[in-house]
Amino acid sequence: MTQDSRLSRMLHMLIHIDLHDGRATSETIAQMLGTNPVVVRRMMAGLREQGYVEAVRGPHGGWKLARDLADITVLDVHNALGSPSLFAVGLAVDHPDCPVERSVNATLGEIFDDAETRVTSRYGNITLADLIPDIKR
Amino acid sequence: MTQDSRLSRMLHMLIHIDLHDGRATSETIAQMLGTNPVVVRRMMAGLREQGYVEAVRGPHGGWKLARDLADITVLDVHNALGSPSLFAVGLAVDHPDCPVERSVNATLGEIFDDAETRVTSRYGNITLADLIPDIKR
DNA sequence: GAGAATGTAACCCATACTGTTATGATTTTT
DNA sequence: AAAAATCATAACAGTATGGGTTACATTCTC
Repeated sequence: MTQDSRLSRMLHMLIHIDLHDGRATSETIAQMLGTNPVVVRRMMAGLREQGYVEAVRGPHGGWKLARDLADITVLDVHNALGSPSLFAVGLAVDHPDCPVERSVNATLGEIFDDAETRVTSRYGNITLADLIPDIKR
Repeated sequence: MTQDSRLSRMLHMLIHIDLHDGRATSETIAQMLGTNPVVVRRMMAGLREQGYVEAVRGPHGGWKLARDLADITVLDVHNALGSPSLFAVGLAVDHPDCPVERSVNATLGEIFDDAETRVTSRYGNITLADLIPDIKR
């Protein structure tokens, strides 16, 4: 599949909203990302539901950060996107009773679980404020 | 997309060939995996080109291991499959000159690279002999 | 030469992110 | 009250990739 770039884009977006006085419309953000406002709204839906941002309708509306960037971690954003799978690779489950398949999958599964744990653990230790480029800080 | 299960399936396959006196036809292997012989041949092509297995055509032909399982690592198989990307997630490159995008991607990229290095490093330390279930060893 | 096997191309299918259009709902402004 | 701005959401097409299937060519043994 095409790789899922939502996390990268969402972080990019949220920091731009912050640098943009904490408010921006889907249209404005879409131009910053080179995409369509509907794509922005679709990605933002989860963050709105989790209370990280607020949507204001009508003229002079748009998106507003509901928390300081220092209080949102990369993991929060990952989870708000629905905790999508990190991996393009997975385990075959053709014959769950086959001892060979079980042995292979136990070993690979442990490697994948370890990598996933490590990545999400690092996500949890990085706030969005950490990602603001030094130039603008 | 559906996750790529070729690595898991290939390891499963190769061990079965070994346990099957070191030889098996695509048809036999396909039945073990619950798939089609063409899928088996397609996955095996890379391993054949790299010299890990040999294909024997004609009656009483099939696939033959060209090395001992102890001399093939999981990394070898991964590479023979074309070193497919481990990750379903990637970095957005909408505006390569945007400092925010660059900062976000530098941080995420480092996390992904670290995870990838760790996974492939573990792949390199596991031979296919290590994956044979104890029962049949 | 018959038959068994691999080699490979060509297609279709399923999935998931992405992009776009269309329509509706809500809110501010006048 | 009407108009305009903005979000909400459904619906659909595009794209890419792994997987499954069919078809046909090739090679090898008997």
